[in-house]
Amino acid sequence: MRLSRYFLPVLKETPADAQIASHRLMLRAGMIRQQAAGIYSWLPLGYRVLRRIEQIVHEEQQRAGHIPLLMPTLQPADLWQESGRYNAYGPEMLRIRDRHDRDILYGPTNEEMITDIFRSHVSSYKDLPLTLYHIQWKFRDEVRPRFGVMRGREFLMKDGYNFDLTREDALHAYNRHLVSYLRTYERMGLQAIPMRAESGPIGGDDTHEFLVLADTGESGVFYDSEITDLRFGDRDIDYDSVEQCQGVLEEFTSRYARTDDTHDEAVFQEQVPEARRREARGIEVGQIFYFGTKYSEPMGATVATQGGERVPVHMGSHGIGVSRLVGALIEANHDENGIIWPEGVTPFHCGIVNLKQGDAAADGACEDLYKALRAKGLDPLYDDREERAGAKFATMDLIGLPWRITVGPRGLKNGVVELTCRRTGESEEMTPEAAVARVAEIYAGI
RNA sequence: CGGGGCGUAGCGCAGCCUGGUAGCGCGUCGGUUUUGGGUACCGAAGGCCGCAAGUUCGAAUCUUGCCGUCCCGACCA
Repeated sequence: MRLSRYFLPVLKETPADAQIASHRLMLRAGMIRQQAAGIYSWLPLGYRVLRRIEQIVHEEQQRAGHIPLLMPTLQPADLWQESGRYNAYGPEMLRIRDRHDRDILYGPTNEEMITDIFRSHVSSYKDLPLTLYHIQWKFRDEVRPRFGVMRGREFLMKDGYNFDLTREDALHAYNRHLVSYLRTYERMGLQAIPMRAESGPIGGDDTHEFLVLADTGESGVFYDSEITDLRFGDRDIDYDSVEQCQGVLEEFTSRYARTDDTHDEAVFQEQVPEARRREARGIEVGQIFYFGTKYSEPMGATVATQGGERVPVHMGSHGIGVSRLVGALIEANHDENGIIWPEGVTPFHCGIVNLKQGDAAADGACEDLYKALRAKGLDPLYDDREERAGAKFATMDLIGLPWRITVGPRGLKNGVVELTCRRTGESEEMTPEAAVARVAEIYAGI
């Protein structure tokens, strides 16, 4: 993309309403525009990041064998009356009345609807196990939205639902989700720690939240410092293997790690040596639940067993806060100059800064770089504006592309351009061809 | 939902107390200049001063109500 033809409304000054780094930077980098309290438009740059995160979630869900579908944002109230949650949910649920005076609602979650879909099409144990998911906008009418997209009212979320014949099968689904979530977050360049959590209004017997450590997190967390050394890495997991999934779960959840909701100081002190006890704050970016027959029983989601008996299915639900992750990623990856995107989610793979627009050598070298990078399947952002070098650098730093190729007449005289890493600030001079090769190599494994 | 702010140009703000021609900086547009970390100068455009009612000869300014929005707390992914 050529910046002169793109839409990137960056702000020099910080909007007064933004309090935390991610919100401030998303506004300044022209990623979002607030339309109402907790409701945002996603401008092109922000939309690119959102879509990349969404894409990673899709890929990892399907790798784990889960099946995508798409349910509507608006739901009829009667499904919720059936489950008993229409009255239980409270004012957080946005309730609307249509022209025929029918009660509908903007879905805060989809357990009822997915259960309805399941019960009308599945009736045999032979169709199990089944895990369906979608990535869809939700609405929760928070009393006090804040922190930009981290706690908006409208938010994009992946929510998935597993249907299993037995409790054991459902617990495997739970474990499988935990494993796939670890892998999902790691691909985004995030460490998200599974922590034992309260079940909240979704309800359930077993639940873990995934938290990204950040000072601006909404939850207090307590954990064994050894847990931050764990890496999922690129291990090859058979998602159908009960043992393998169970093993990963044990590895990642055996050490003490809890949010303040479930924190038990006595247990913490007993299980964790003092030197390894950590107290910090975290941003919740996902949660997994096992809730058994909580919805299948009242809503009649049953299947016939081998013996012909009809039994309610065992279910769980699992969420990843896709839009919230954009904010969480920035909270975990920024400095005083702006955002620093991990390679896995960056809106553009690298930036090209032309220090002297209009200089034949510089313009030509930039065009060549631009084409060469694209030929490698990369997506560069070429700053071809008639701006001073300082302004271009400041913009690049702000929007946080992990790599920058700087091209100027001075370097070109020696046949070199400069490749700079946004995170470390280190830069190296090399030929344009070498820079293209290096950037391509960096992204080859991502 | 309790407590406290704030709504004036795209953004950041002053003016309000003490009523009388709506301002500044950034950005934008035109020009000159400059060109390796937000360059300098000249010029220009851009406002129902959140909305409504009231007081007044006269309201951005005072009063009342409403709306929006932000912060702290409670709540929440």
